[in-house]
Amino acid sequence: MSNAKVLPLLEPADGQGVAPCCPPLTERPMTAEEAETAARMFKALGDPVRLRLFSAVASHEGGEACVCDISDVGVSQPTVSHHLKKLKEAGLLTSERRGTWVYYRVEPSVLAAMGKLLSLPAAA
Amino acid sequence: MSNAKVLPLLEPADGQGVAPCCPPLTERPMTAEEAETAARMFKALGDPVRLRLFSAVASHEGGEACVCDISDVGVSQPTVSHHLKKLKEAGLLTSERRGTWVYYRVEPSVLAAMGKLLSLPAAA
DNA sequence: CACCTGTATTGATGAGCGTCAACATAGACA
DNA sequence: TGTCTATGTTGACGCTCATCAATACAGGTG
Repeated sequence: MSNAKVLPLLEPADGQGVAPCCPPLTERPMTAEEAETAARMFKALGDPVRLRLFSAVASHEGGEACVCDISDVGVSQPTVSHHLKKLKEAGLLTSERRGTWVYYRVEPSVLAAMGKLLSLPAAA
Repeated sequence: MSNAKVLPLLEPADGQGVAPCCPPLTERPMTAEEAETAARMFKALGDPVRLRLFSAVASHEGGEACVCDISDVGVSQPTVSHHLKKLKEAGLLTSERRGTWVYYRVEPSVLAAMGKLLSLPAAA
């Protein structure tokens, strides 16, 4: 799989950063394109199993975890693999193989962008 | 419809407030129950049309909007109604009929709870 | 090389979802 | 009462998704 189209919520910025795709939900009505982009990410977290996998990776020490560390979520191994792939395609996780094991880690800037999306207009 | 089971992400607190259902995603792995609860809300925002409707209400002046103000999202009227119902069931919106029109408003504490869910551990 | 463990892919199945046309309901007004 | 507008509900259709068993692939060890 190529590296393109993997971070829908973020757009690559110049050099070393990423910029959020969308303004806060409360700032103005989202356009169709913005909604399409942001919804992809909410959708990825809209499954209990995926949410648990994501939380397990995000809360694991070092911000990364081996599949074997987090696959105890009550579904079969292929299903775990399927969900991790979805999270990866949504731009929420990245993966890297190190020897026998595959490690997943969260994209911290994505978390920040999601937080901004839900931020309130100063004093609500 | 009764008033129960309408705010999955929040639990009614004593008297006048609500308390978030879950700790930040990054604090510790979510339990199955927590994930079930939080995923319901992410799922509700995981559709582009619903996200636009929600954003339209959230960004509308006074934090509320008549259906007629926000139903220009490219789908039929029954579909708009269907999505607003889903957002209501997810606890993200409340509705009130005033004469001919029905007004939807955001549950501000829910937005805050979602923001907390995605908050980073201080300095990430 | 063969064998074992960890992870990904394939293919199939059943459930759920988004959408619409048609119809129903609620309130305002004459 | 009847009629008009705004919104909700019903029923159906096609599509997507979550899940699993079976299989394939990758890397380590012997």
